[in-house]
Amino acid sequence: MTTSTEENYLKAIYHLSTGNQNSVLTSAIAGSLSTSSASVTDMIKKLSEKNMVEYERYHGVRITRKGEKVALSIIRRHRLWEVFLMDKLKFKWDEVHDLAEELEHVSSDELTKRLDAFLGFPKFDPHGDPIPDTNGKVHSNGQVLLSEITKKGKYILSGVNDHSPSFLQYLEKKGLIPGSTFSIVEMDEFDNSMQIIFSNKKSIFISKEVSKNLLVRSHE
Amino acid sequence: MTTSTEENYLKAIYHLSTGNQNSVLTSAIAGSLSTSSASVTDMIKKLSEKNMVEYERYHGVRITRKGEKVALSIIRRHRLWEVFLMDKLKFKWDEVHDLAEELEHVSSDELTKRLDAFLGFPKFDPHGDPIPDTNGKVHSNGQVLLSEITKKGKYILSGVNDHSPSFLQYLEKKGLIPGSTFSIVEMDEFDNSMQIIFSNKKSIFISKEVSKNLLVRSHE
DNA sequence: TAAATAATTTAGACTTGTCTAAAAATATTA
DNA sequence: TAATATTTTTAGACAAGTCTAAATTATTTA
Ligand SMILES: [Mn+2]
Ligand SMILES: [Mn+2]
Ligand SMILES: [Mn+2]
Ligand SMILES: [Mn+2]
Repeated sequence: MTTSTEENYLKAIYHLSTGNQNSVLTSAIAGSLSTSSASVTDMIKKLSEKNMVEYERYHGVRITRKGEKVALSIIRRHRLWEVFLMDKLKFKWDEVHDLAEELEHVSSDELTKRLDAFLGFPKFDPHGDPIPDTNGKVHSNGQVLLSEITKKGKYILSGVNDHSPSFLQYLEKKGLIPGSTFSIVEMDEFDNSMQIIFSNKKSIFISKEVSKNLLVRSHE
Repeated sequence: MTTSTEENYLKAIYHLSTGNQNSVLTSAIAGSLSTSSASVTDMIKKLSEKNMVEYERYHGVRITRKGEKVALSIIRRHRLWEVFLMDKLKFKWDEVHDLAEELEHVSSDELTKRLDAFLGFPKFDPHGDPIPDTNGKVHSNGQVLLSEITKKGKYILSGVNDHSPSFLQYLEKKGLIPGSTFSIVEMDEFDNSMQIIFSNKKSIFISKEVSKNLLVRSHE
């Protein structure tokens, strides 16, 4: 059995693990969960005891396959609830995250299974993030950070890395929601900003701050 | 703010309060929550501090209007989730209670409001219990315990007082689900058992043990 | 490579909710 | 009404999760 606190730690460690091979540092976990490093150390010991992470003191943790499976099942629930809240209850995409943070801890595989079916087996959440399948497999869909793109061309916004309401509201105001297509017109070498243009000819500037939180796929 | 533990205590006290004017005894709360009397005393002090109950030591508690409002809002959520689980996710009526016990603590009035609308503003839950409205008003629908009935006649099963899966499965096997109509054929003075007959001529015996957990309304 | 700085862990304390066993109050019964 | 039985409360302890401040360990920098 895992408590919801343990689940939140595992989720944070999992998210901090993806993309880099290194072990996750205490301070990174503390920052991500807005808690003290001392608390993180305590919890890490507990998770290590349960073989959810491999812990080497003073050198951070690595999530184990066992811990990863727990994390992925929570992430699966989180994203399914986000789809429910948006598709069925008509919440906006910047309102669903906090509620899903609570709902994800309702522990029933049967509930998750039926919710999945009720929603029509969605593959992505409202922010464009892939929903892990029952076996914990994530269908990475070839999306890359907009800030990593080096050549101009047509792209489609497939997801975001910052889920905060303020960022999502900012994007919506600019016309950027998952599924939006645009072309890169100009890329500035100096400050890494770029200018993009939508199919309706409207054009906007995007700073590095923003583009490093946008996931895109090549379009056409 | 109330913790989910506090909410569970308030719900238990509210349920033990309805129907009798007396104060609720520590042992009754302990029994209902499967906890020790010592724990109940501790929590009662805390709830009293928050003006959720009036506490006179050694003489039990009375729930205040403030505490009652909290209890009713949790009961409202519980019953709405039960409707969701049964109507939308196709759970059976004996499977929804435990899940609703968890979901009811997800704290968002906006979520409750939208869930209510999504479900089409239901007035009763799958067990026939009335769903309190936003203001905490319960529409008592003239239902009485079958065990209290004194005259034969046609009745409709409107609800149950025992929500345990085993009891609900027993009822279903006998053909008794909310909405079932039947006539009382025979009432035994000695052991308070009764014989009822359905419209399809099938007839069954009901013991006092069972009838005191069945809520009925007069039919026609 | 030794001192200074930064990160991490330990020590000790606090809160919430729980328990068992003992003490106190209430209720029962003879 | 006085002894007995029952219920309730208190006392003291524990687990989970958190914190601040002090002690360690690791990393930088000179
Ligand atoms: Mn989210
Ligand atoms: Mn999401
Ligand atoms: Mn229920
Ligand atoms: Mn119910």
